[in-house]
Amino acid sequence: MDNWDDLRYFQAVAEAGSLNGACKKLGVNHSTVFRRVKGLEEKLGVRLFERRDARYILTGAGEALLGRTGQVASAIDEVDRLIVGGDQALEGTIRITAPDGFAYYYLPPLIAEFGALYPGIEIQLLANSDDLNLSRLEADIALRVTSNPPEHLVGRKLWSMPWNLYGSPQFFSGSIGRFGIKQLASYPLLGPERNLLRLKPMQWLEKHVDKLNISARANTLMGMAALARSGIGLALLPADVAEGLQELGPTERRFESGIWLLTHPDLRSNARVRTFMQFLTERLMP
Amino acid sequence: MDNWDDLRYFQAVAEAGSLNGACKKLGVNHSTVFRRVKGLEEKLGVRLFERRDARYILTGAGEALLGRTGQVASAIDEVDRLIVGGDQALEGTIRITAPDGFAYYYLPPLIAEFGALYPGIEIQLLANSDDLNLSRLEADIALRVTSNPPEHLVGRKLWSMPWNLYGSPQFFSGSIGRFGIKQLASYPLLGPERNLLRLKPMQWLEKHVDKLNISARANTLMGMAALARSGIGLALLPADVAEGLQELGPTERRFESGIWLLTHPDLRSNARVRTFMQFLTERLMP
DNA sequence: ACAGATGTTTGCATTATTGCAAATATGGTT
DNA sequence: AACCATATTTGCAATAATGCAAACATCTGT
Repeated sequence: MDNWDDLRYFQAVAEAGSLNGACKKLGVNHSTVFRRVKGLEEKLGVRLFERRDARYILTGAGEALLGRTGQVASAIDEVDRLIVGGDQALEGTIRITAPDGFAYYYLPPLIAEFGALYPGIEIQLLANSDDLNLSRLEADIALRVTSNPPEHLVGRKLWSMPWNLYGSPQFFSGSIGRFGIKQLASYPLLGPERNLLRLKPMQWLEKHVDKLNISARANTLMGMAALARSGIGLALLPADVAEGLQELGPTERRFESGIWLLTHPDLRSNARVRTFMQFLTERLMP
Repeated sequence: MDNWDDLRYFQAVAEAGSLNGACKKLGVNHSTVFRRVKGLEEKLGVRLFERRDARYILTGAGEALLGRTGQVASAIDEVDRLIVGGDQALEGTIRITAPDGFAYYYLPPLIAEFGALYPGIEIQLLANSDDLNLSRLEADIALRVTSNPPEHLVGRKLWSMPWNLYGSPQFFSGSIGRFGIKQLASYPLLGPERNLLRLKPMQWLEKHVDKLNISARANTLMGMAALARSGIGLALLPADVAEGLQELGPTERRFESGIWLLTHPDLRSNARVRTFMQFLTERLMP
C-alpha cells in the first residue's frame, strides 16, 4: 500500500454509498473522489464497487477490504483520541497484551468483571505467543513475564511465577519423589524450539539434559503444555500454562519469572488505562 | 486525522531512527520527509521527536503514537495480504468476534489448542458486549447468537443455546420447583437495559413481569450475570454466561438462541479462515 | 583537525493533485 | 415529458507536493 490515504477515500465512498455523499463528507471535490477510487481499483487490480442504479455498491472484494479498513479507521480514531489530550473519559478501547497462559486462563474473568463495572470501555485481548516482542508496545498495557522489563516502559512487578516440571496425570501415576537431574534423564522430555530457547529455564534444560531424551519440541509454551497434556513427556513450564497438568515436584534448581504489568509513560495520565491497571493490580497482587 | 498517509512517514522515521534512513526506505526525497514530519507535528501540536545527536528520538508522545500507528500498519499489512490473492498461507492473523460469554469461557481453550496446531497463525479475540453490530464485519469470523443471521454473511448454525433463570447458589438454597410467571413475581429480578432490550427473551421478561420487581439492571449479559452472582436477584440468561450460577428450573416459556459461525463470502477461499472455521465447527458442533 | 554522515533550511523548477466548469449519460420521481 | 440526483469524463487553471541543489549546522569517529 503506497498511500494510506487512498483507504480513507475508499471508506468514505463505501460508507456513504455514493460519490456525492462521500465528497461532501470528505470536503473535497467531486472528481477528486472519483479519480482516487478509480486509481485505487487500478492499483489493486480489483473492482471494489459495482456501479449500479447510480449507486456505489461494494463488490465482494470491496466488502472484505472494508472490514480491514474498518480496523485501520478505528486505530486512527484512537490516534486522534490519544492526541487530543489527557483522554479522561472512561470510554473507548484498551488493548492489553499478555502471554498465552494469562490471556487464556487468568485474564478473561477479570476482563469480564471489569467490563461489568465499566460498560463504556472495550477491552481488546491480544494473546502473545512469542513473549519477547518488546521493541514496540503495540498495546496500551502489557502483562509480561520477564526478569528485566524494558526501561522505556513503566509499571510494577505483581508477583513471581514459578516454573516446574509437569506431565499429564496419566503419564506418571506412581510414587513421585524429589527430582534431580539424574532422575530427570530417565524420562522422555519436551524441549523448546526457536525463540523459546531465549528463556533462561529453557537454556538450563538444554544444557543439563541429554538431547536424546527430548522426545518432542514446540516453539510456544502453550504448545509444550499441549504436548505434555497428550502424554508425550514431561515439560518444564511456568505455572500459568500448566492447567490440567500435574506437577512433578520441584527441580533442584528452582526457576521463577517476574510478572510485570507495564505501560507507556504517557499513558499513565490516560484515565482508562490508569483505571484498568489499578483494577488488575488489585486483583492480581498476592 | 486529515491525511492518513502522514502516519506512514512518521512511522518510517520512527523505525529508521533518522531522516536519512526513512527517506531511503520510503523512496522519496530528503526534504519531503522532513516537511511531512514537521507538518504533522504542527498539525497535532505535539513534539513527536527529540532531535538529539543527529538522531530522531521519539518523545513520550511519539512513543504512544507509534503504538497506535503500529496497529494501523499491521491492519494495512493485512489489507495488502488480502488483496494479493487467495491468501493460501497458514500464517497471519485471524480476527474472531464473539459475545462476552463465549469469548471468555468457551473460546480461549480452543484458541490455545489451535495455536499449538498452527503456530504461524495469530488469533485476535474480540469480545463483543453489544452483540448487535452487524452492519460491518470488522472481524474475519463472527460467532453470533441470533435467530436470523444477516444475509450477506455465510456460515452455519452450530447449536442452540438455552436460556434459563439463574441465581447465585446462596441466593436460593431451598426447594426449587418449576417456575411459573406467578412464582417468578415473588422474587427480586434483574432486568435488561438499552440494547439488551432488543433480545426476545428480554422483551418477554419486560412484558410479563411487574417492573417493580426489577431490583437492578445491566446493559450487558455479563453484567447481569455479575449482578446475579453477587446475589442481588434472579436473571434470565443464556447458558454461556451463567458460569458459577445455579439454574432455577425452566420458565414456562423456553427460549433458545441459535449459535452461528459466520464469515464473509470472500473469506471462504482464505486458507487460514477456512481452517479455523473447520476447526471450530468440529469442536463446537454437538 | 579532519572527513563523513546526518539534520535544517531555503529557493526554485518540476510534477502531481485538486478544484472548477462543462458536457454527457443514467436512472428514478413526479 | 420534465426534473432531479448522481455518475462519468474531459480540459484547463490553480494549488500543493515533491525533487533538486545548495548552504550551513551538528555530531561521530579517526
